[in-house]
Amino acid sequence: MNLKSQVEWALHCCAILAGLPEGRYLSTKALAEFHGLPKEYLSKALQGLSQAGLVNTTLGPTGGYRLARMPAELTFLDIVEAVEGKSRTFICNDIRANNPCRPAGFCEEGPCAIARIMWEADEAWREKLRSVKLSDLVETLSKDIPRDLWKSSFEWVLDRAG
Amino acid sequence: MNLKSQVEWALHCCAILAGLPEGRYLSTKALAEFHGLPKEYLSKALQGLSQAGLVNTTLGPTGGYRLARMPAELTFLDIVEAVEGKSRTFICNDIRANNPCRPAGFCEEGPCAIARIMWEADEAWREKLRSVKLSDLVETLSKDIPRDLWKSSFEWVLDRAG
DNA sequence: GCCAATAGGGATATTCTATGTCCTTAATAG
DNA sequence: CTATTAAGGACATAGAATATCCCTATTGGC
Repeated sequence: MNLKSQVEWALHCCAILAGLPEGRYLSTKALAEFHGLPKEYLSKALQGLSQAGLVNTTLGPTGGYRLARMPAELTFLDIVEAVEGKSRTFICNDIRANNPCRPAGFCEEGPCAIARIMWEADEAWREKLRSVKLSDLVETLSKDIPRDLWKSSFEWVLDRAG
Repeated sequence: MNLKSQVEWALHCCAILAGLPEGRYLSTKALAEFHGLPKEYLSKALQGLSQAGLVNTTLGPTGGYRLARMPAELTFLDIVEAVEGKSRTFICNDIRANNPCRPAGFCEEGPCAIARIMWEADEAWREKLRSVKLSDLVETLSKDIPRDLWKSSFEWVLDRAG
């Protein structure tokens, strides 16, 4: 059970977009080059962000992506769900219905107890991701990344932002 | 990103095994029939439980599986990890290393900030599963399941337990 | 108006995992 | 001795993840 690598890509891309000056856009090409990713496939992840309304896009040269909200208004969960989907990790196939002792036509009400517990764990996972904002990530990165690298990366991005 | 259906199977099987009288065993065949599952494939899940030390097995007619510990000493996490594995859902491919601004040979220390956050969410998921015991499940099921069905299921299992 | 670059998205190929089946081996109860 | 079991290896199938390619409409700069 692994998350798509696109989730990782989307998070890194959002971190970059968070540093973009207001009103400017960064293209898939630039994001792919910066992260060493296949441009066409990364594009699918970015389309996911776009369809979820997390980013705005514009066409043409100088076109690309920018965040649709402030980094403090974007959670990890928003980004993860935009790419990975909102479905739960535990799928209940209701195998209790196969119990040979079950009276014919009998139907238990409500979801299986096992599913309820597994779904609570899924919700704990989501709740954790919901509690972390993109702005928190940027703050952490600004401490983690050496000042020189941070600065040169910012300039690299600005050079390519339309 | 879905858990294997084997996880669901293993949890249901453990719930049944929890009701088995001390010293008796229940076969794959009986567990598969009770849940309407393919016997050979369910066997793989049960082998996972066995390898993790959660159940004991014995061979021959009257052979099968029984819990290796009391239901209060078995957590959902134990069972889930025995079947699904212990790996995290988020795989960090360290794409920050592709940053074109990076000095040659430069190597950031420690895991990426994004990975750390995603791993915290994974840990929240595990922590929730760790907090639920098999005995909790049995207690819930005993309330959920109509008394008649509970009783007849128990007898069905006892008939087949070696 | 024209050209180049862009996002969007459909079609297709490839690889990997999950799912499921089949068969052999060793152990065990009756 | 026989029937039944768990363990596990080999193999087949289905579906998802991971790409790649191509076409379309839009847009900015000339």
